[in-house]
Amino acid sequence: MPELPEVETIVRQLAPVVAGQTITQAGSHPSAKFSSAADAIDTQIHKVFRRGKYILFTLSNQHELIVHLGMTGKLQLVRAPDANDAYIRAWWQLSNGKRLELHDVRRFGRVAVVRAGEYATLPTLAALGPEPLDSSFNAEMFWKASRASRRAIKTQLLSQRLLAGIGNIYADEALWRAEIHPAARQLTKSQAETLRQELAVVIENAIKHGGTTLRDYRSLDGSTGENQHHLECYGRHGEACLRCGEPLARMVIDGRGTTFCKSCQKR
DNA sequence: CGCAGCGCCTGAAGGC
DNA sequence: TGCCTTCAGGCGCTGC
Repeated sequence: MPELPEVETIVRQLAPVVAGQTITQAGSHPSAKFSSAADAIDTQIHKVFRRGKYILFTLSNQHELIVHLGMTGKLQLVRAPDANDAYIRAWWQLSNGKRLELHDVRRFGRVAVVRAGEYATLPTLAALGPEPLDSSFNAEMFWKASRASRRAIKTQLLSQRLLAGIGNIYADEALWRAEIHPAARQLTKSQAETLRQELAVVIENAIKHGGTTLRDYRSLDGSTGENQHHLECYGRHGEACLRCGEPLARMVIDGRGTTFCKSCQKR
């Protein structure tokens, strides 16, 4: 499941390769989730950037091509299509002879072409919170924003509104490091400060390690990340807490599996 | 406007 | 061994 660090890794590889290229042809799976891929034909890619988990291509016609990888999406650059690959959901032929493909087994991903900055058809992007590594993301703002909602803090982290780009892995990691119960509903100012700090630590480390590959994630060149070897909490339910030694617990919050330490992360 | 609930998808893993 | 069920979950949509 590509989250901010995985998408950041992909965008860093993608940007220098596709900037300046013209999209000469494109096609997609018939689903409406992907069919707007062809709307980018005959435009030039000016630049590529990331917001949260969204990949945005600035196009020459005042539009943006937007790609979300969902759960199993991967971008790949190939020389020729592989007829045996049944999971290509969208593709764009570039003027340098390469072909950019969105491979997405479960079709939770999405492609859109919109007028630049107009995200009404992508409500999560339209309401996206600040970037966790942005200097404008300060503790005071984070604390106030978190208190505006009564939902569990983990739910807020996953909502993309409180801040951008956090998914299940890094939510569990940051809450464990901050010693905050994932179902806590009101953070103290000091908890918010700690959580903000640990979110940044977790994200920075994951980017440093090229993202987390549990099963599906691959960067643009097909390589796996290495951050799965550095996870301290996510997926370790039943194993010893690295801080106190108690077995980590598991609960479901809003339908998402959540690993945490009952001993270190009190309500 | 906030938010709970649901549906989308398919391969992997578990049960019998 | 093989069939069936359950699980994984980010996000858009609907309706309260």
